[in-house]
Order: sequence, then structure tokens, then C-alpha cells
Amino acid sequence: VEKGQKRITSADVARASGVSRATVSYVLNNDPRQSIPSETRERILRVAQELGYHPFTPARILRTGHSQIVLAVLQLELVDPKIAGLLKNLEVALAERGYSLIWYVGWPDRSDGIHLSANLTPAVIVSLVDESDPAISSFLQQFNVPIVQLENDSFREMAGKTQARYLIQQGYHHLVFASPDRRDLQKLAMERLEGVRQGCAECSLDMPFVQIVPHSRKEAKEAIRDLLSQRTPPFGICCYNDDVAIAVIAALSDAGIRVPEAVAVIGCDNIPLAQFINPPLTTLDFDEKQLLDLLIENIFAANQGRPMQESTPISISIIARGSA
Amino acid sequence: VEKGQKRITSADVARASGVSRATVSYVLNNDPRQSIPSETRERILRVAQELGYHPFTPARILRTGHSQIVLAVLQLELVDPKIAGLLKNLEVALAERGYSLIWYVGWPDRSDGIHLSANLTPAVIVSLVDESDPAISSFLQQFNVPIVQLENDSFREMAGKTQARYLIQQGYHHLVFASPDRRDLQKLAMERLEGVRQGCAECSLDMPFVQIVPHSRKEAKEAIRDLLSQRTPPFGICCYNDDVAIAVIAALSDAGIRVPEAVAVIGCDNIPLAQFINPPLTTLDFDEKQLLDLLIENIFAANQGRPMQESTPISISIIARGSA
DNA sequence: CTGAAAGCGCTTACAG
DNA sequence: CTGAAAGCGCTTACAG
Repeated sequence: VEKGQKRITSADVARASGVSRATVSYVLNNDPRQSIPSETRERILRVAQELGYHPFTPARILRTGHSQIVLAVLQLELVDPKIAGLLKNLEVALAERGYSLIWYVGWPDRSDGIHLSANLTPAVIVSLVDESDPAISSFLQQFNVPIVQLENDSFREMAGKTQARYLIQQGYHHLVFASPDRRDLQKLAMERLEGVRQGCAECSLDMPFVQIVPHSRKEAKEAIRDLLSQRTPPFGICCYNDDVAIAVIAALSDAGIRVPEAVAVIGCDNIPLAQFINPPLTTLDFDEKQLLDLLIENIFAANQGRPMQESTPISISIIARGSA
Repeated sequence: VEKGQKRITSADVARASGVSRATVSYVLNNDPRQSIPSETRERILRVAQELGYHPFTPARILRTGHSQIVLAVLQLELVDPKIAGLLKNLEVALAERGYSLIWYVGWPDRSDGIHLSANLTPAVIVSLVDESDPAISSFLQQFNVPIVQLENDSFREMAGKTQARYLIQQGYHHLVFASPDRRDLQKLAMERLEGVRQGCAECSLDMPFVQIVPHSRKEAKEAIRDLLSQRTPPFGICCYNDDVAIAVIAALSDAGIRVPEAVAVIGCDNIPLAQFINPPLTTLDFDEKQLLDLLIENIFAANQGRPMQESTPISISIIARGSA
């Protein structure tokens, strides 16, 4: 595409095939209310092809008044294979209905530069970010379109509670919560922790000890050393996610602690690499189908101005491997 | 945003602040060629704020003739933290110039459903996918905009060659290439393999044996058993990427083979988890800054119809940890 | 300094 | 079955 080259419009196609722009539009959009003779139809299609005509999206959107774009807003750090797979399936489901899913991945805390909303008008936003952060919240508001959340607080609490229940059921009566050190993950981490707390409370156990585990092997090792100076095995560690769990297992191994005999470790998300750890990671998995159906329902509800569904409970399953 | 609610336009803002639409546009876009009295300017800004006015992007794009959107097209499987970080920095760099980066992550081999190009007109596409696949290629062509590649063949070959050279230098004179089993990764894998071959050829060594390593622990174990029945240690394994390398190390450990004494393993990408493996993974890292600068240069060249830069060589460094 | 007007490319009621 | 025309909301030469 050369710069300065003129755009090919439906008027060009109309002229070249000897019909009006209306007819071109009817044919190209397969308008069911018009019956175009197949001879004309084919000619138009052929000419459009020859000319390399592509309708100019903004004009169409301006005319119809709405784009068919769903924008997923997420943070780099949360794009685990699980979420990515869910979004991929969402994309397929949306495509069947004529919608397209695109991702915005970034840190909206940057105040200079241009705003994405100046370049893009989605129909709906799917938010996977922490909306309690004012910067993020105002970033989302700018688009002035409905916002649907992927996961909510109660879902994350349930995950923490499930970890705790499992560990308790396995006979660990002292629990630790291993939290990542990223500041931007703290809110999500606190929600998981709250679930772990509830799990402990159910069984009248002491509240979990919270240990931050940095994402470098050396610092993770020190963190675990700290932890061991405060708590004596046996105990169980509920990890924020599988990444944290893998760091914890590595650090435990460095410290010569046996997993799961002395310390049990449970992750969350069931990332593909979880099976390759020694011992293989015990972790949580979600029913993606349920989550997806709820999400799609809410997207279309939001887009049509209907109220969103209350989040139905999503089933969480435990993938028991070697670490707990 | 209720359905059926009328959109607030610049005409509304103009009316409410007693000026023309032109003046509203000048103020909102900070047009340097106009000098609007600051009293008027502030009034317009305030009214726009009060009314909750957001310019409608498609109208602006239709008028100006070009969007400021760069679309990154990628596959789920290639979104390693490295690439994601690069794209994040790209986004920041583009934002400084008024452009926005969004991602399309999906499998364009689906023929039903709507085409993304009907919903979105980017200015430039950054391709991280295998364009030799006809389905992917025609997907990209549909947009009818310039396409910039992130990495090219010669870059991937260089990675393979660097792995081979390092292992050879460490004293391993028999090399194996561990390839993922995903069909869609085969072309990229072949390019890395070609680099390994070149590395072997340089030193007049036998060509590398190619072993496919599936991404499940059980099958990976069998693959390694097969490998060991064909080749006797010591030898070195150049892995397609860190994910494969981690699977290989797990399988080697299952088979009781010592790493790196009997078998050395080198990965590619230096993902964050690489340090948490036992032994910690030796792998390749790239100079992201160089890659980024080249990419940005090519994006703007493409967008302005200038020819793209030949890909300058990107420096690759070896992160020597315990596995090789 | 401000406003009236044109026009970007499309879709779609409407008239024939 | 087909075409002339309106209009989506914006920016920007142009005239005052």
C-alpha cells in the first residue's frame, strides 16, 4: 500500500460494474431484504475482488452507529495460559455473532501520550484489571461503554477458601498464604487471602501467616528462610498462583525441606508447566466453560442495555499431584 | 450507558457553550494554528466535561482518513513474557507518538464468523505469526495495510546457531534439537533447527538428531526414553524454547540422567521461571532495546510508505546457569 | 478570532 | 429490482 494512493471505495466498485452504490452495498452485505439477480451479484463481487475493494470500517461504524468490537483490557502479569485460553474461546464465540475480540495490554497509569479511547471505540469492554485502582478505573471510564468483569471478588475468595479446605482436609492445621511481591497484584492477592482466612475460620484454626515471596530465586530463598524462622513444619502453604507456588517449591528445595511431608504447597490456575515441577504441583483448576458462558451472556446483556447476571458460582476443581 | 440514549456530539457541546462546532474541535484538539481566548477555551472544556462528551472515533478516522492504531497479530503460544514485555514497551513508544497498540490473539484459520477487518482498520500490522501459512497470510492481507514482522528467519537461525556454539564450546560434540509437538510451531522450530545445523557444520560435527518433546510429563518422559535409546550420553540438547527445555529437564530427571554432566540442556527466551528449575536453566536472552528500536523504525517507515530497514543483527546473550 | 460549509465512505429508508 | 439522496460525527480549508 503506497502512501498517497487513493482509497478504493464502494463508488469505484459501483462505477466499474455499472450499478449504484446502494446495490454494491446490498450485495456485499448480503442484505436479505433485497433480491439482486445472481448475474448482477456475481459481477459486483468479481469487480470488487479485481479492484481489491475493502470497505472502510470507520465509515461503516459511523453510519451504523456501533462497532462490533469487544475490547479485553488486561495486565501483562495476569495473562496466564488459562486466561489466554478463555479469551481465545471467547473470541471464537463472539466471532460467530459478528463481533471481534481484541486485547489492550498495558499499564494505563501513564498520563502522557495519547489515549486509546481517541483511536478506538469498542462496543463493550471486558475488564480483567483491578478496577478499584482509580487510574485504571478512569482509563476504563473514558471509553464511555459498558464494562463487564471477568472474575469478581467472590470468585477469588472461593479459590482461596478451596485451597485452605483442601490443605486442612489433608491434615495440615497451620496454614500460610504466599503472596507475590508485585504491588499491582496486591488487591487480587488480598481477596484470595480473605478466602484462605474464611477456610481457616470454618475449622476454627489460627489465621494464616502471610509471607511475601519475591520472584527471584535468591530472594525467594530468603523469604522461605524467614518463614521457617517464624513457623515450624509441618504446615501448608496456599499460594497466590502457580508461579508463586513454583518459586516456593524451589526455595523449599533449596532449604532442604521435604514437600509435601514437612510443608505442603498448593497453587492456583493449573498452568501447563505445573506438571513439570518436582514434586509435581497440586493446584486449582476452573470450569472454563461455565466462566465463558457467563461472560458471553454478560457481554451481550451489557451491549443491549439489559442488566447483567449475578455471577453464578463457578465450580473449582482440585488437581491433586505431588506437592500437597 | 443505556441503550437508545443519544450520543453526545461536538454539536451539543458547541450549542451548550455558545460557539460553533469548529471552535469546539479546535479547542479539544489543541490546534496550534488557532488562538482561542482562554476564557472561551476553558468554558468549552468545562462544558464538554459536564456533558460527558467523548469524540466518536470512527467519525474522526473517516474524516482524517487514517486511524492511529497498530495491531499486533500473534498466537497464544508465542506470548512468552519476553515478547509480552517487548510489546508493552512498544505500546509506550507508540503512545508517545499518538498511536495505540492493540493485540489480536487468535487462530485466523476459522473460516466462519466475521472478519476482524470488517470491524477494525489499523494503520499498520505488526506480525508475530507465521506468514508462510496461506490462511494466516490471507488473514493479514485482508486488512490491506502495511505489515511489519517482529522477528525474521535469520534472527531465529542465529538463535539456534548460538545455542549450538555454546554447547560445543562447553565440550559437547553430539547435539540434539528438542522440538515442540505443536504443529503450528513447526516452521519456527525448523528455522531454529537450521541454525543448530549451521553451528554443527561450522565445527564439522554430525548433524543434530531431532527429538520431538510433547508437552505432557508422561509423554515427555517417553520421548526422552526414545532419545536415550538412540543416543548415548554425553550430549547436549538445544531446545526450541524454555518451555521445551523445562519439559526436557523434568524428563531427564525422571530417567535418572544427570544434568549437565551427562546431558546438557540449553533453552531460549530466558522466561522468569527458568531460574526456578533444578538445575537452573541455561538459556538465551535478546537485546530487547535493539529489537524494539528496529521495530518502531519499521512501523513508521511502513506507515509513511518508506522502505523498511534491513534487519540489523540483534545481539543474543547467553544466560549461563546450571543446566549447560 | 469565529462560523458556515464541505466532505470523508458507508448504509438504508424511500421513491420509482 | 435499482438508484438518488440523506445523514452518521468529525475536522479543516475558507471566508469573514
